[in-house]
Amino acid sequence: MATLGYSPSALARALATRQTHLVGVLVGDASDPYFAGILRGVEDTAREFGYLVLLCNTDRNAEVERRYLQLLRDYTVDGILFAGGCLSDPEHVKELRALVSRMREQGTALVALGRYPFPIPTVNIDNEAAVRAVMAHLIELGHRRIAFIAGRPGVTTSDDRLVGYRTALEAAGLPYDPNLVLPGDYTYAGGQRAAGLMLNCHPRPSAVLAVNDASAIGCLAALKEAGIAVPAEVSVAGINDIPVARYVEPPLTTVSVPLQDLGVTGMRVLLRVLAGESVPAEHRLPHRLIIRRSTVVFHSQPGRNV
Amino acid sequence: MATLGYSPSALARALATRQTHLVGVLVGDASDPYFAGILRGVEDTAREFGYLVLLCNTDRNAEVERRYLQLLRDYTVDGILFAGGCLSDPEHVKELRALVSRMREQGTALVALGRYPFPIPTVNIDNEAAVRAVMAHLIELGHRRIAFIAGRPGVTTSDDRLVGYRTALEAAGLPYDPNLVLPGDYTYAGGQRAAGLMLNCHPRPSAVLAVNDASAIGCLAALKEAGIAVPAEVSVAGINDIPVARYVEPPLTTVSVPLQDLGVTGMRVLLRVLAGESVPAEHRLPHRLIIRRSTVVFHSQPGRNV
DNA sequence: TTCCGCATGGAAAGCGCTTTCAACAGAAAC
DNA sequence: GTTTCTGTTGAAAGCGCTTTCCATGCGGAA
Repeated sequence: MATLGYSPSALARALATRQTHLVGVLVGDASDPYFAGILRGVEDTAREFGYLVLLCNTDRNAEVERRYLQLLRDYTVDGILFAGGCLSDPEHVKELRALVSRMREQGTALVALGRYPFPIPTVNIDNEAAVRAVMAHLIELGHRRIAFIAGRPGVTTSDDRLVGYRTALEAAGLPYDPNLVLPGDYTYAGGQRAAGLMLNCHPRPSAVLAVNDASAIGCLAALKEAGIAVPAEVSVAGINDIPVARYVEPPLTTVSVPLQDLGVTGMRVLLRVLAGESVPAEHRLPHRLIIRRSTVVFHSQPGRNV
Repeated sequence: MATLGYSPSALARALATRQTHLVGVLVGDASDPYFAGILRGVEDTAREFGYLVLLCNTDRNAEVERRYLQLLRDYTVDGILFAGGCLSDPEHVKELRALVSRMREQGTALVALGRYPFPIPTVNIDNEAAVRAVMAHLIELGHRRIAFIAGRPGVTTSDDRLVGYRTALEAAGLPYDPNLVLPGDYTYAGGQRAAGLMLNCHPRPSAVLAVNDASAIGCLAALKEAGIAVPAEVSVAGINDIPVARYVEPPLTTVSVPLQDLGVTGMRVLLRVLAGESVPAEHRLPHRLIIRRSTVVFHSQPGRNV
């Protein structure tokens, strides 16, 4: 019968056993190297344990997220991994809470990568500390006016990192200037635009930290385009250490975030709650400051900065 | 009952209707910007039409590919999209053929992105022509010794592009020197290693074309690391135009491949065969040469080359 | 009033598996 | 030879939906 090419229907089995061996992964955008890295980790361990992953790009859109959640519920997936920074919009959170609690009652395993407004197991890095680490580095180099390229407000990862930025400033006794936090959207192009905004700041910041590497890289390119030397005139740093970060010019100072490991651990935790084990409410993975050549000591440049 | 939070079982429905509304996507590596772009296109249109996508990373490993295929068959997915360059290993192709033909008989829709050794509908760009376009550009700039960073032999995309390289050489009356085709693996790190190999070539090539942008970017960084100016001393070009290509220094000359559109079209074709329509055996999408600053006219540099 | 047609509703069968339960056979103990 | 226990096998029920089919009812035409 094996020679005849029989293949058992996973569907029928799932219906009978109430186990689908499917897990849904909600990401902001799978083509973002950040999520792509996480996704690899998730998929690798899912495969290792015989699970199939359903890819759900939410584009950080509340409506899309809810629809996907409902769909995943219809398919009675065994578990769901929230890999995006969650949207903190109260209305959305409320609706989500209803859906999520229903799914949990139904036995679906839920795990979040990053802070989440529901009491579900979480695996995360310490975003605030990560930002403080780069900020400390920048400040130690003598920078006093440091811009911050933000992500979208209302996304937890972005918010946490912004808090880290403010805390670091405060800890160093530096003033917080709202004009120095530039809007971004996690993309290369967003970083590029933010750089344009930064050039309008007077006095011009001597350093800029971006909420993620993509923004930093876009910023890097825009600064050079504008004839500003990096790092000689402006230091640039990012966060995440996506693969390409070390290959741009100058190689990007950043904070290494174990993307793949985040995915692996997230999936492992999911598997454990599926097995009925009790898991700690929060897993914290280490980050590490990576100093490359995009940041150097501050030299005041008469006639340039004012 | 809607207020009660009833959700129909997609599984039971699938079992009864023999339609799962699931599609499997086989990619080499979802964290590679090339596949990530394609995947976005696939996922977007899948969602638009009410399909869920099962992500399968094969790592271009025949064994993994077969296992995934079998798994997708067990789940009786409605269709499968082969998004990786296929492995041309004869043994593997043979086994694949058996599996694939069984699935087709079973009614599964099959579509390939890129050349495929089975007669299934295909959507693709003209890889050979794409390579010839960059090569023509390089040759027009006066380059005569052009290295090629390859992908893995036995992967159709890589093979096709290598053929394009040879054809272009031939068309220009330039000799083909096997020493100038450097092994790579599509990654930044692979490009970096290839650059090291290139430095051992005598006379040193004045230009290098990489099978994909990631390789080109890794090569770029390694050359600069070695103190070689790009493009002044060596011109570098890639293929695919991944998002970061324009943000590296110097911005990368490359061939724009409509990654997202490849995914969208692939999924659309899949949907059409699912609907029972007859589709053309091959869809060809346009590519476009993008000249940026990583390639310039050849200047012989006495004492450097030779 | 009778008959036909069409619409509506409810019951039953079936999708392909797991699981439970009963029946049965064989082996061991008395 | 009978009883009990273990183990194996086969049948049946159930997972939650779709689909088919038949019965019922109604309106319009004869």
